[in-house]
Amino acid sequence: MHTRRLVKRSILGSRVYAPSPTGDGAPVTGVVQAVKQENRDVSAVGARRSVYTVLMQDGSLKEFSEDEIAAGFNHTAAKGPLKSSLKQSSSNGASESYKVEGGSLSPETVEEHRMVDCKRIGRDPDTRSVSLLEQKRKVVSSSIDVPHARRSEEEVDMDKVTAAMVLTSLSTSPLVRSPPVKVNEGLSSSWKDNGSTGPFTPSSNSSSGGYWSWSAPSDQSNPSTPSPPLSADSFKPFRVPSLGGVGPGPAGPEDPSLDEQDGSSLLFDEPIPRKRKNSMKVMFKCLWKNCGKVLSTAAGIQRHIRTIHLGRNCDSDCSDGEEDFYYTEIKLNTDSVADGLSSLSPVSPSVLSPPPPPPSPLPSINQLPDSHRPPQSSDTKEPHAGGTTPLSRSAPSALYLIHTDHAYQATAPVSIPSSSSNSAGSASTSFTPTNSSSFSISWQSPPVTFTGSTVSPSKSQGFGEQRSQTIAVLSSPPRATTALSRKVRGEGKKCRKVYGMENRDMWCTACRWKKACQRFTD
DNA sequence: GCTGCCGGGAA
DNA sequence: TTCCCGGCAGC
Repeated sequence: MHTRRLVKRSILGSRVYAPSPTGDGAPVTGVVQAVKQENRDVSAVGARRSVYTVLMQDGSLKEFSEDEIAAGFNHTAAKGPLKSSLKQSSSNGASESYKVEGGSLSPETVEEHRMVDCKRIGRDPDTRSVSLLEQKRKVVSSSIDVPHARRSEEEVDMDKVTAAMVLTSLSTSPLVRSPPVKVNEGLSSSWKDNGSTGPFTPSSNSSSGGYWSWSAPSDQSNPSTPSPPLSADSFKPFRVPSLGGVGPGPAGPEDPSLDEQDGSSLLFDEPIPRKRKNSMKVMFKCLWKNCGKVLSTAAGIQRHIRTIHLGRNCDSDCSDGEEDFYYTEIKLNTDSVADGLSSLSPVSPSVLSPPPPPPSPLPSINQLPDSHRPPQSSDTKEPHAGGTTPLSRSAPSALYLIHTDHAYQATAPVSIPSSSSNSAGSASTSFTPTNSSSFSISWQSPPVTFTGSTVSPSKSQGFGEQRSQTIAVLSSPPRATTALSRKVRGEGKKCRKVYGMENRDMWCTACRWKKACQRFTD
């Protein structure tokens, strides 16, 4: 039974040669998609005929009889009609016949051979039956290993064809086409619900307002984070390139946290707990080549596309819906920015840069100033010529200098003169590193996350630039600084725990003084 | 609520 | 500088 199932499975998907449809005599290759029985008379071994539905290289389906097609798994030696191939193998012994089954034999044919073998064994009671059985077992197991027969280049090509067809069909699937909005909704809601598990998370002081930090690499979410494999894989190709172009990439080999988050926030269906719902602002970005205009309303962007790109002057009533194809919806996190800015301190302003773009998962694009811009109805004013979007202006790329996990770990301190009253927009413009040697970063914040819901056709410029804006310029209020510098609570045993209150005299001095334990340091 | 630890005050 | 404690914040 096992063997039979294997055989049946192996014939489907096998590559075969078939007569050229054009009649020029040159055989073409195809993959067996289905097998039909023309004659079901099992008793007549030679009388049974199978019709093979073969998927040709050009994607068409054709039916061939057994005689017309030949095994293709070995185009050098096994080429020839199925039948001859069969004969050849049977002449080499029972075991041989099974070896080729995966490549070219029809299930029925193989079954026939097995029956023949059984008969032989049955008639021949002598010890050979044992060895035959043994042999057979080996053969069967070897037949399981089909891969070697599928590794040829042509085989790969066929696989590609098949894969392409599958993808084509999938592309029309509602699942794949789920509205971007939903993605973002899930994202934002999860952010709202869980603000501490994400790659970039509000640190302990988030409640005090404006204190954000990038979690350390170890804390960051990693690839193991449950996420829809499909969406992740399918979208990676689109996003990775853009990252490479922009990413300052100073960071370590990997910064899964940011990437993960970004990626998910960008395109994945995965609900990513990072953002507060109310912090998300929906913007619409024109995807027209070299445009990239961002507007706050769908109507606005549609009108923009209709008038600017489609050259239509009539109003919405003359819209044919075509505009929909030329813009995408993006979500901006405005809330966190506001928090961060509100807490700006003139004393210790600092610049935070998001973790560098990691290789794989796409980082989200954080954008600061734009989020604060009033929903501009600036249909009339083009942000930037040459496809630069407002997003790209949000922060100077030069700020993309520092990558630290915590403020106190900042490697490249930069002093930033900024006033606490700065609005987001002004902050980005006024922020200029003036003294690179005399300042420390008090806190980091990825306040704004840009989440593009779709891949822009003009992504060559779009994502790259947008990504570079993953910069937050924020200063930390005294309180936030304090919190950052606060020593992480030790997890190990402390003098108090070890000796107890009754033996307080045995405590280390620090413990006695309610300072950080010096004896049992973590 | 317990505990670790920071900031700050008193000696 | 040493010692102590109020109070914050993580668990």
